[in-house]
Amino acid sequence: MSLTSRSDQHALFSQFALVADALAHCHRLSLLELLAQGERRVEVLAGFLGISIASTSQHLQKLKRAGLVVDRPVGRQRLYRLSGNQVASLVLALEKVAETSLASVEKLVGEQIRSRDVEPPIRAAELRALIEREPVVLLDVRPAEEYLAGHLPGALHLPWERLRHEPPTWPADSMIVVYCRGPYCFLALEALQALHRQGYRVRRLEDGVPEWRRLGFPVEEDARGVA
Amino acid sequence: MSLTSRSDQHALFSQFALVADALAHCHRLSLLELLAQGERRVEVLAGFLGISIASTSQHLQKLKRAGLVVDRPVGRQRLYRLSGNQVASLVLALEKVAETSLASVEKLVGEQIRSRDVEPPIRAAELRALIEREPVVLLDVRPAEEYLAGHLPGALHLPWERLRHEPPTWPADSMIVVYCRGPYCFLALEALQALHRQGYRVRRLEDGVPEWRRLGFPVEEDARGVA
DNA sequence: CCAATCTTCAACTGTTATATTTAATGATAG
DNA sequence: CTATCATTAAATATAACAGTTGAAGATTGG
Repeated sequence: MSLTSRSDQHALFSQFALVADALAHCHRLSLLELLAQGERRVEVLAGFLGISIASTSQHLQKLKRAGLVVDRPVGRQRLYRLSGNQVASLVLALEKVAETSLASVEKLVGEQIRSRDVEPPIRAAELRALIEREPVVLLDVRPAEEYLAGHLPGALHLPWERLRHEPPTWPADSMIVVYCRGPYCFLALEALQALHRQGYRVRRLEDGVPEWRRLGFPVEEDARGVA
Repeated sequence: MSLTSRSDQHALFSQFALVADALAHCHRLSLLELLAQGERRVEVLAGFLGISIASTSQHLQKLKRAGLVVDRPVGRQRLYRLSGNQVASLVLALEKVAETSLASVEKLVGEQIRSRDVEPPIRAAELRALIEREPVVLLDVRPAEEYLAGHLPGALHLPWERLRHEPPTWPADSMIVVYCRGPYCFLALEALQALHRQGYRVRRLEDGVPEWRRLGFPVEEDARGVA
């Protein structure tokens, strides 16, 4: 009986290891970050990652075998999405542990992210309070599909690709909060720096829509505010 | 600039993947479960896993490189421990996701664990409430070192190895709650079944001491109650 | 039904990794 | 200096990985 216990535990933990193994590749982590924003097709995901469609499909299937994503056929294409909200939380937990206990990550994050924030990023809860106190321009710089799949209430949509070429003209004293996919997405950082150079008062929201949702805050899914 | 962003993201996510990779082996998950109970020496850990000391040492170093464990020399031996409480939480989150989204895990857990619970296991918060209402015999069936490193307040220590050979003699109507390392540790299940066969009213606490601690509940670190 | 589109599969390359054991080496305490 | 405990090295065996290209499946629109 104690013998079966040991092998049972072995079998169980091997399954857990399978899930961890699915997380153990930078492209698959990128895929999960993208899918946390909403459903996407294989071809589009391949485009974001800059690798072949076949390779992307194989990564997706590894994630699927680990139960982290599910797919459904729509027309002649196939849409992938996270199998649940806990998946996005798991990835965030992984990244948080890496950041606090791996010096190399701490260094990378410091160099690439913290040094580019003109002031410390704002967290979801703080933002909710800030909105009550003063008018804030909320800026979503993700691609259109992700904005449409859900964005912060009242957020304007100005994807980084457009913002980059057509600088906005708001009243100079506007308070702007810009956000993208999450704490490790670089889109908001680019926008932040561009707007800062133009003299705007601008801060970055550290969290993305998935985390905002997880906290139980309201999300808008229509297209109001598209620039 | 957008080019550096992509390679920066790549570098960052590769580091995250390194942490996931450290989690991706059943022996290393077992090690983390053991270390979540407290500091341990390499030789002892090897004994629990049933593998060689050298192999155990190598697994520990992979965990160390990923920042999940730290070590300190004590005399001529070396004690390993988790690098922080978030590590145990991360492992639990991983296991939870696996359980809810992998059918094979769901099946294993159902067969090996849920079917052996005579009634649904109790959670930490419920147990706290239960203790207020009626007298409960709290039973810690982990090895002595783990009990000494921290146990539930007032818990008796009766390791499974002893319980197995010397059945206890309590008043027959005692309410007993037995616990071990966590939701996927088999020690408490063995004890549960043994006590149930002897006619006791007995339930299993699903959480272990690490989770109990995480919830901010008090933990006893002295040796009161050793049988 | 045919042709176009999107995805998966199969085959292949090249590279790299893994876990494990035994034995040697290091380090520390007594 | 010796006994103890841990790390490292060497070696083996096994296998896995990611990525590409090109063919095969599946589904829709005409």
